[in-house]
Amino acid sequence: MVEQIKTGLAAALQKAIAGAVDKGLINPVEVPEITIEVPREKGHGDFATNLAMQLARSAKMAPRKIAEAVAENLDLAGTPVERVEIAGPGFINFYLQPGWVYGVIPLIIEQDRNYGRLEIGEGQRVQVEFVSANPTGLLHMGNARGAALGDSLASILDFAGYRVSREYYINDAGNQIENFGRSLEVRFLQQLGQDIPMPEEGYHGEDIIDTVKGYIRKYGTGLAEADAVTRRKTLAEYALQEKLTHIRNTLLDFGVVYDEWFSEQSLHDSGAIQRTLDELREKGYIYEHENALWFKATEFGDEKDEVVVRSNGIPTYFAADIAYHKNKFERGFDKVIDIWGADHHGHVNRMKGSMEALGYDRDALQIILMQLVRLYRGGEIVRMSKRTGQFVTLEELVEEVGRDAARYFFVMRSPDSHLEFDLDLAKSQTNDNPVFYIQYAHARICSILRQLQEQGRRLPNVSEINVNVLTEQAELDLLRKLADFPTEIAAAAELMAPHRIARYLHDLAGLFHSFYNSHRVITDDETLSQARLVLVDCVRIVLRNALGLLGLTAPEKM
RNA sequence: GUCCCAGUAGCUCAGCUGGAUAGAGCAACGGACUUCUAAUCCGUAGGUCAGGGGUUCGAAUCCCUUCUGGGACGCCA
Repeated sequence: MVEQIKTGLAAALQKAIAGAVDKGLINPVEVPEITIEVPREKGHGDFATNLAMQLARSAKMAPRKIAEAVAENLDLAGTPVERVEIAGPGFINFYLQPGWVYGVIPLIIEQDRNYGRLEIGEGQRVQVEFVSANPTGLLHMGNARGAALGDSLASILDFAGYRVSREYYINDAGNQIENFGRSLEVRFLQQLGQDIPMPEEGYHGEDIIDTVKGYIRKYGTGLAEADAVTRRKTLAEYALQEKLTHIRNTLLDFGVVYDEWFSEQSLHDSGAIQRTLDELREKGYIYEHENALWFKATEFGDEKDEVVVRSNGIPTYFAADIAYHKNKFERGFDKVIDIWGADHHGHVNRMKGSMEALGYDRDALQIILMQLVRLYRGGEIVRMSKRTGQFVTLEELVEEVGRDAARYFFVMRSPDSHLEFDLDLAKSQTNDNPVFYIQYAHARICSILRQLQEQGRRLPNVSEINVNVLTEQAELDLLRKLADFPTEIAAAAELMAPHRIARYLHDLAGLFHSFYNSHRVITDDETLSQARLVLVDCVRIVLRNALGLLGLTAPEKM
């Protein structure tokens, strides 16, 4: 609805400019894209445009003069505009008929779960790859933030009209798997009483001791007789399966479901890596130096070139990653989004450069970098997990604060900011806790609707109510916020910024609580009650839709 | 040394593809429950947008520079 009004105003302005130019009121100019914004100050109208200031330079006229000429030629028939004012340096402010926001009520009731759904994605295919943690261990806070962020972003993009696929890249090849195998072998032999030290670079986590014990329970100790290569390979494959299953379940408990689990090893097995390297070589972006093969990343704006095949003949992680991302585009995705920890930022330019080298649009690959997460408890920073001695795991976090709180806290901040995660706050059931604050708003509305049922009454149909009785400021503010929801979805999708939805939810909940405290919904005034019942039902719908996008529940009782 | 991110109220953070008087939550202080859930609300106070320079009608936002914090710079991933 808001977007429609904006489009209408922009079109009217466009015509007005042309009209003013024809009449000689304005010097002919190139008209820039007309942006209609919502003024921060209510006193500046419902919508405004800075058009006149933008035109001032090319028209060589004072902005206010331009604004006046444009305003005089505005034909606003068919728009809800009541009056137009020129203010400040040359803003054109639009004041709408009071009650224009009532139109959002039937819209929300009718569209219900689809209110806020957009088509700006135009059905383009987008892939969001996130978490992709090494399957050699447990999920830590960085992975957790990535999970919440990636899943929410995927949901938002889907809601905005993209066809979205969630993917997990399994790093099941290369050095780390060799290393993993060696570590498992050591633990295995230790179980048999052999006194072998764990290699310096090995996996020291205690979880793999359990893994090895589990293996022995199932398959016995026959591997002790096997050759080292077989032993390591067998243990690594066994452990990988176990770890992956575990990761999958942990993420499932966190509300994350993937469309695809993509194996790095499959790129080696299928020859995709070799083919990709051949293609780069044919295009002249590969050269040999000190027995290794290098990719000319510097030709694509990076600081230095990068090794793709080591002097021992084994391709690097980067080589696999190029083949992987090429594979993504070959699968037909129009846009590919990766979510990485900020410690990988050095990898961004060469990754995008490699796609450019292969003939893809480097900007079709978008990489979101997340800064670190720091856990706090009792004002003290928490570094270690009590159980594993490693970093606190996602499972432990969910166990402690619950899934909803965890997910909200991870997406409430911009990925760019270091996240201070206050465990005490996330657990607290008070107004300090934004998750409860928001969910409580939803529960309160459900409570009102329950109350209604207990009285043997029902929620009125939209066609039965008179929306014009909703004249309180708190009501109009709520309606305006509800009308803004689709715009907010568009912004969150375009800017890839789920934290905007978190913020929107908090704002909407705040407006509702404020309304709730000053006005009763169910009163003796039947007409007013009916209108307010439908209003709060609209709030319920939007809260529930937005909560859903962040993977949070919308409780009916608290 | 080079590069990336951040620096906004006491604290945690929005706002950053330039717009009008810089916002929110928490903490502080003062109020509101015989009510559809007080897990709530209302009010007060709180600012050199790290410092300096520039670009222009207009800068928290863009450019340059200095400082502070975090991170990356491997034939690891």
